[in-house]
Amino acid sequence: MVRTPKPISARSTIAHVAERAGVSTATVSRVLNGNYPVSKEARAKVAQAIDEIDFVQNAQAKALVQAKTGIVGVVMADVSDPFYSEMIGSIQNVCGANGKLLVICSTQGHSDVELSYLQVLRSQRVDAVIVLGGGSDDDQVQASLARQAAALAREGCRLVLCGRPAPDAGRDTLAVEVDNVDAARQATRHLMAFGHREILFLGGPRGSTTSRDRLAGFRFAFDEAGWASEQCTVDAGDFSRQAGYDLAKKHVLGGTRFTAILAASDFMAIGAIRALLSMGLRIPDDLSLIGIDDIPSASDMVPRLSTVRLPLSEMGRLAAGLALGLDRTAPLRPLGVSLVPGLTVGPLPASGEALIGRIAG
Amino acid sequence: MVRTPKPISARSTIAHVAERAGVSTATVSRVLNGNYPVSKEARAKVAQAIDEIDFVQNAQAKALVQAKTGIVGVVMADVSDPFYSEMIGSIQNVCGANGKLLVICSTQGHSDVELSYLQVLRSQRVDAVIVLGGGSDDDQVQASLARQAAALAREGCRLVLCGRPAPDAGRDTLAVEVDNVDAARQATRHLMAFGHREILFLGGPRGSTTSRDRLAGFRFAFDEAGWASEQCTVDAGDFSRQAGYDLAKKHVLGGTRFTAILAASDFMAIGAIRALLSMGLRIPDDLSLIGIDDIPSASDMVPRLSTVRLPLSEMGRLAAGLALGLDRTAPLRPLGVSLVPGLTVGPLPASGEALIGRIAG
DNA sequence: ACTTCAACAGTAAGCGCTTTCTATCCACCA
DNA sequence: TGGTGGATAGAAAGCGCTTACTGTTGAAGT
Repeated sequence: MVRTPKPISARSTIAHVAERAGVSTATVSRVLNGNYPVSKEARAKVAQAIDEIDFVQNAQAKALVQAKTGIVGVVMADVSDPFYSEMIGSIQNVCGANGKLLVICSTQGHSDVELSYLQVLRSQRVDAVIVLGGGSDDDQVQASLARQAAALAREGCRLVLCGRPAPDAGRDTLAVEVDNVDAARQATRHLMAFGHREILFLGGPRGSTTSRDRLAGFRFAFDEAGWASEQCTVDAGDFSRQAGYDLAKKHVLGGTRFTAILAASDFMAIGAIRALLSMGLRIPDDLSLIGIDDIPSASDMVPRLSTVRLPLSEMGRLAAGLALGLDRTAPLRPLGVSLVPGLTVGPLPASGEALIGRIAG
Repeated sequence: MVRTPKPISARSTIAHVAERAGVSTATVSRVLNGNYPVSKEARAKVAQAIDEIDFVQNAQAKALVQAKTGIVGVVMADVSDPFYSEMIGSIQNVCGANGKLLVICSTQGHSDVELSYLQVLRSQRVDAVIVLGGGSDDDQVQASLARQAAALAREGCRLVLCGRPAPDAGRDTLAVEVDNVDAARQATRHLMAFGHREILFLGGPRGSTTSRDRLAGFRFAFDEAGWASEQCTVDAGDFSRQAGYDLAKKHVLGGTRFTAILAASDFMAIGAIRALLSMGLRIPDDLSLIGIDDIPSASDMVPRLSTVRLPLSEMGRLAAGLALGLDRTAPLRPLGVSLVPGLTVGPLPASGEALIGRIAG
């Protein structure tokens, strides 16, 4: 068999630069990195050679010997969801300003995919990994996660959790937490302040820490008020518009008793609004509604969506700061949230029958 | 000086695996890649060793010898803008399904940053680069871009433009174009169909191809109608909510004559709506308004925002397909757009004085 | 019994870059 | 003038992995 002659690489290397500049590769490397004295003349010759052959360093080779890549990995459910993209936006800002590259991994909420992406990022030798959003509640998944976290730590890669509680065991992991319990609690209290007591809770996917905490906050508010939350209907979706739409429709048509809805995400609230309006219901005259997150769309809504604001950008910024080692210590306590009143919550309708009446009409 | 003893690497290598399994590194590599026959026993021993020491391949080293990384770079203005995140979402889906990693780079619309990211991605030896959204109109920038494109092509990296016209010269570049001219034209015609002739055009940033094309479409619609577009006021912002808000306020208060607004992006339209409502104007009774893009928020608006739909997800999907080499040829012509009527466009107000009257009131 | 060949396994040569070690070369000091 | 040391350069050893090449075997073919 005729051996194919080794093709001349289309990419130039420091060896090419060195030859052209009449110096050694070591010198080229030194010019490139500026971490060792090089004479003015050599520097100039190298610079010219680089320019002439349009040389660009091979980041892989460099990473191989330096054992760091300048890449940060971000794992989340869905890039196109504003809940995440807000955080990613601020992470990108921090990373960009520090010359780090961002690789993003969407899991669509599957924790097995999350785990496998962690492994991929490990293989990429990223300098840090940021995991965004709630995680699985499942013990087995948590254990696998802890194992990956330990491996990451052992290999010198920082792991930062953002919007998810830090695992109890092991300080391998930094976390930027947000008070999901209080978010739902505040939302519930806001509804209660308007007299609502029969509240339909549209929760997030079962088995997620975020869903769990928000439901807990809802129940907590009832406990505080000395009322039983059991009289309220609780259902679960997946944080999406569609889920909000479907669930709202289902419960209105199904005759569930409620005067207000607490949606576990603004997206669900927005979906619910559309469903309610399509059935001829008025907000907040017939039904009150509040969401959680305060994504940008919430303030675009007319009337403005009542919701509870999570500091998404700040969470991203803090997480990135920890990931890059700019900040050393994670916030001691979960980040606070704040009620954003809006105009979708109002007093109880004059007559309890108003709701049914309108739908029938 | 005492020499620090070489630290035992925290990371295991195939050499460790090989030793533990009692085989050569070549065999380990073969088991890992499955591209060469290996006996069942060897395979089993290697698998066990990998498991025992929790070995994960070094992607950098692999990339160095194989000269490909399995990474796709995406360059765009802003990840958190739904116009982009919609596309990124579908790109991520395609890439994820094909085992590619995505590196994202936000330029904030600065073409010099765009250029420098292209260089960074070149150094990362990404397999492909996708550039999202409009580009600079400037000849010099275009030339630099063409140079980078040529370099990328020479180095075996595919460049795909998405939402931006392909450069005339050189077939180094694949492009998924979208008909921005027609988008603005359709929007304008829709307004005209309701009797509007004095239209305020709120454009995107000057010097961007998208802005240019959308303005061209606006003027084209007037030409088609045999009317002079010169009587209309044209202003420029940056596609953001804030710009829409500010410009709308400015022109209403400034007494600009118009009965409808064509916003060059849905975000600007949404910002304008807020401004108009805050001034007590009713939409579409007092003023009609239409956007372009049909981002998800557009359909959340109540009343639903009239707009022109760009197939964002499809654009992303096509671009990713081209980038990964799944598809060979780019679409011959720009992707079509379609009017989404909505409820923010209505007939001319009964009296031309209505507008002024209400503001004064 | 003697090739012939497929199936495996190991050796070792890099991939492109950084970095230690080892020179050189001078300017400068005693 | 011999000695010192700072400023520069270059040679070469890897970083961890893939992949020709070069063997070994043992079964099948003649």
